[in-house]
Amino acid sequence: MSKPNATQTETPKRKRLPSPERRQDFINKAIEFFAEEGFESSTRGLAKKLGVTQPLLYRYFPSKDDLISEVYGAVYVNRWLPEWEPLLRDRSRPLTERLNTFYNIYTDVIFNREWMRIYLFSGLKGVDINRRYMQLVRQRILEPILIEARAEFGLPDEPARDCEVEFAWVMHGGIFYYGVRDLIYDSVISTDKERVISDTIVAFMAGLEIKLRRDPPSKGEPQTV
Amino acid sequence: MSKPNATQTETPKRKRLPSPERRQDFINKAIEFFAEEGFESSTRGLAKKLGVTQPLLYRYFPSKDDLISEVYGAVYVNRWLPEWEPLLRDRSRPLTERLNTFYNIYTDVIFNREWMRIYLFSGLKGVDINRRYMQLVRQRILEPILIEARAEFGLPDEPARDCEVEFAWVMHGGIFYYGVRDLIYDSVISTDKERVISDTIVAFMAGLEIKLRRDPPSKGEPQTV
DNA sequence: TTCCTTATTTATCGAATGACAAATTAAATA
DNA sequence: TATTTAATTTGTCATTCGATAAATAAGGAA
Repeated sequence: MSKPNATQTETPKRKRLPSPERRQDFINKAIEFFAEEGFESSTRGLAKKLGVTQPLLYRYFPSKDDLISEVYGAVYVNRWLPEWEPLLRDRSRPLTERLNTFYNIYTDVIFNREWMRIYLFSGLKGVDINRRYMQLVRQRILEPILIEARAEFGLPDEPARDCEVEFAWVMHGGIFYYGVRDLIYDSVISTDKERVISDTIVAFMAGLEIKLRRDPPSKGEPQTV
Repeated sequence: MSKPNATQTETPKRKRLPSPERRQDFINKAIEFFAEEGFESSTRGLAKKLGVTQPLLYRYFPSKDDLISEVYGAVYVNRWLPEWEPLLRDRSRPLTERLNTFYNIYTDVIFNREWMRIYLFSGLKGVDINRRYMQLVRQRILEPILIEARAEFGLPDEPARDCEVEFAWVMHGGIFYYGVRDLIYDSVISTDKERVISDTIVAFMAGLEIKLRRDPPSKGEPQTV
């Protein structure tokens, strides 16, 4: 498809592509490019990677920031899988088993250099899509886990309390940071991801049971911030 | 020529400072500046923050990169406190107590916006001072903790195994990520740092004891990578 | 073929960047 | 005071940046 004519005068200087596919190609390559070089890198560098000239980008995106927004959407929104939450809530399996399954498939998605670097870059920029992503993690992952834990431990059904959410965040963040060390810092020694996840969940469940039984939910009293 | 004299006498147009102090002032402000704006930000922006002109920076630092290197040193190297390791190794106190003390004073140092952002920015740039810092964490914090844990649990003294170091890294990273959420993402709900640390350490110690007793150290057999 | 649409390139603008040389001037020294 | 030293500014250069306008050409339609 790329090299059509084997005649002496080939090397078509311009290969025209219909709009939608080219646009998607631009976005995909932009993810790679900005993930590696950072969002401050030049549109000329991206165009070079794409094999087109820089002004062509402005045919498809009104500005650099608009292109970057598309990158965010493609990374954050499109890679969130809706089956994660029901998996965590499936009470036909022990919670520890569900947690292991979930964190293995979840990290299959986010443990790649592109995703991690885009996440860290955009976090430092302070774009609000990061904040929304973290709310998603809290509402669709961590709070369900805490609800399920209460059921698992035979405790009354109550909404998760703030300090329990923080406790779950530390577990989640520990796993996340394992990916950062592996993919950003190249400083991971044991690349047995399944083992690391399993050990982490053992400790989390043990610590959570201690915590939930030690701090009994206060009956009608509203939780303090 | 620009400033009309408000008072008849003063408003010295140029206040000259001796070299060493001014240099240190430049570095300190550069930490603030680059932490907030990123290392791609302009030396003119930094000069404006300093209240001097941009070429003056080149009187004190040969290039922008040299200035950035000084920033790294001032943040990473100078803020590492040598008393941390002996504190962790002080067997006159229970390990759990030592861990709580350590992580409270350690996070007193690194849980500030400057430190965190410089760390994340430089990590994404891939400068090797990050890798060296993580080796320091491993050798001076995590491996000592694992040695101490073996003693605490009455297990034979052995060097830490890779997957145990990873387990400690997950705990450490979970606490670190709590700081990231607090200071970078503004997404922390319970700002009771002491409580978060305490809960984390309870789970870590419980999980570690299970792990160490379940996977007995292989006698003479060398550990596999 | 000829025409027409539009994908793509060429050329360019104005602003911002890191860096350097030379001119200023504050403050120490004699 | 006069002289010297060096801290600081002014002026500038060569690149690079995001962005726009105009010119070019590929490919479908007539």
